[in-house]
Amino acid sequence: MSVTLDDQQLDALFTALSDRTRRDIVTRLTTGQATVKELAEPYAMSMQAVSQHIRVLERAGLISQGRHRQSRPCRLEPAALEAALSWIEQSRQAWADRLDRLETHLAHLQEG
Amino acid sequence: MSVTLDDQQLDALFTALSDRTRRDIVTRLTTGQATVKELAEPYAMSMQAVSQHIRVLERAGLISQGRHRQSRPCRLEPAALEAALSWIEQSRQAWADRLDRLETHLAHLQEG
DNA sequence: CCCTTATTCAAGTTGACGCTTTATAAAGCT
DNA sequence: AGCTTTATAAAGCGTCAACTTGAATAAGGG
Repeated sequence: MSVTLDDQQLDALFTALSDRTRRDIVTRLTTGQATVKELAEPYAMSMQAVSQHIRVLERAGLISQGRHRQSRPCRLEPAALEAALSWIEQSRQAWADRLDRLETHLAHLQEG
Repeated sequence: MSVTLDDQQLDALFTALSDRTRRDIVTRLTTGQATVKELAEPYAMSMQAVSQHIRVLERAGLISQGRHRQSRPCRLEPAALEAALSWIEQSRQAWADRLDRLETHLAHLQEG
């Protein structure tokens, strides 16, 4: 079940999520496919710039692009989101486990 | 319950997680406090470099530093991890919701 | 075949990032 | 007081990231 990625993939993943425009695009794509042109419309920047953001998201595995007539519709690939989730969850779990052990340890001290 | 951050905070958070050394440091800190010197030991880079990484993690709210004698022990602040989790969860949820709606829609078409 | 539409490629600028080295600060040791 | 340990500050360097503009590609429409 656990989606394990290597360091480079995690680099790409968190780098992709570290930009507001790219997070916006991910959010937009949770509601379905969209072309580059459609994705670019809300922004002041050029379509080329958005195309570059799309490339970053693609490298991270967060989205993929198809072909339909002249357009290249983008769609979300939620597996990468799961992977990011998985990494963070692991850290959170390790932290929680440590607190549990600490508590147990302290309880033992109290008893003894 | 949901930890909501603004765009700048999310930028800082995901930027902090986008570097292998910093993710290592986070992982290390799930097992308890550590000084800058201790954190720097496993790496080939200078302690100054690690100190800079720590600053990035601190800006993102992922860790905080105390004072004890000459050292400044770092500890994890898991709330920021929760916030990152929260953002990703939201996207995943939106995606899942959309798929549910699609399925429902298709089922209706089949029936009708 | 031109013309438009959708998109990418390529090159250049600006600014941020990851690191180094040198210097400085603050606390403890002798 | 001087020396050591732990850490940050500041300046500099090379690389990468986020844009821009201009040119190229690919598919369709008149």
